[in-house]
Amino acid sequence: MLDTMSRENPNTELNTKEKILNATWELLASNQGNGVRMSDIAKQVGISRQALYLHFPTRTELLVATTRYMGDELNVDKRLAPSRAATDGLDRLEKYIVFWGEYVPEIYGVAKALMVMGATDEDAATAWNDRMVAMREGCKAAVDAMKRDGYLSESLKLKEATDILWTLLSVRNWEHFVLDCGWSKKHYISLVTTMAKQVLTNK
Amino acid sequence: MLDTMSRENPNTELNTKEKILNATWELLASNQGNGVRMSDIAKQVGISRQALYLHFPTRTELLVATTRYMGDELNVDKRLAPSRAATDGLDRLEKYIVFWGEYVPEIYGVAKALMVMGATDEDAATAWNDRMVAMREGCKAAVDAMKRDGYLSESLKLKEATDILWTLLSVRNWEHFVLDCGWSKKHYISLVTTMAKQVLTNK
DNA sequence: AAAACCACTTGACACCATGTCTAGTTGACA
DNA sequence: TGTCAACTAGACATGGTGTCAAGTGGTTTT
Repeated sequence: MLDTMSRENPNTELNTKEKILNATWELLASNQGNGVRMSDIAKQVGISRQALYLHFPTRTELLVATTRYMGDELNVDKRLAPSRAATDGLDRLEKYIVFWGEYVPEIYGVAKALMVMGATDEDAATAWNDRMVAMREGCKAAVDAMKRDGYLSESLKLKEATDILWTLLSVRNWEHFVLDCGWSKKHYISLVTTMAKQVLTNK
Repeated sequence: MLDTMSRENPNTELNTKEKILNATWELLASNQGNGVRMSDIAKQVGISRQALYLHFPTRTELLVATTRYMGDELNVDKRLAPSRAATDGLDRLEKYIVFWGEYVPEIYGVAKALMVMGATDEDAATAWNDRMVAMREGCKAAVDAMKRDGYLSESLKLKEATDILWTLLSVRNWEHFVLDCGWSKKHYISLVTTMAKQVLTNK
């Protein structure tokens, strides 16, 4: 559909690059980010392993590109609009958590692969870090809005409050609640919202 | 000193096995669990890499053995005694969090290595899981005590409350607060205690 | 004193995934 | 026809784990 990036070879019915990104996404999603090798992706696309390296020089760069691709495809900005448009601080928080609860399951496989990669690969760690810093901005914006509207607990500094929300919403926590504890998406959103309010607001 | 396990060769001034466990612990602690290879450990002990495999058949088993060893050396049971002895539910919770806040920094390197290993190695994942299930017991005990004494929020089921405390105290969260957010040990204990109380109790 | 045993060494090697290199094929376009 | 881009095929390097075979040196057993 819309094609913001990489229009280097418009003739092939669907860009090989996009085929690769889709295959990577699908495989990582269905395997929860574990045990997907370059050769698996190549097989899925129907090209040779070497052709992969023609498009993406390293596994890390492929994962990073897939992350960006997901961001475009999933219309993150559009989905963040309700939270951003909220006039009330508490409303903004709630809508941000709803967004996040809907979003994480869709990106989890790729995110997980990038996290795992980050344990050994410096570039992957940096890329993952960037995403987390970006997501922290959303937390900070919600916290700022709450402060502005007088919701924020007086015993919390802005940084502390942001740290707390950022951690509460971390992908690791999502993993823990949803995968380890077996919470449903609904349950996750509902309980995390409650917790965030309890921890960040007065009484 | 006290030698509960493995008295197979009491003649050598200090058991090679123990030397290995100590070296593993030290190296992982000083590297935060990253980039420590079998050959690094062998070098640290002053034996050949192969000799390591004479004592521990796989890296995973070495990590698991080191985890057990730390448990013995750090006197976990003794350190848990205050929490277990607490007669009041809220007191029990607080003391458990203090224990945890003191304990995690000491085991973090090895724990992290086991977590990372768990991403690719099934046995490591299982071993790590076992530890986390054990630690969940502590959370459950605190939650039960709170329920008994009427502290627990009525809107939370026992499982939910345990899930929440378990997640709040996860090593990943400790990592996030202390390493990523830069909280001190004191700060961690204090804020996590506050959060736990806010989330688990009525009002 | 010889034999057996033990903890260890040395060095070679298999495995597996990533990433590199070279040479060749195929189809489109000029 | 020639060139270029996208791709294939297969060999190879690297790095870390784990295996295997043949020792060595010191202690214990007989």
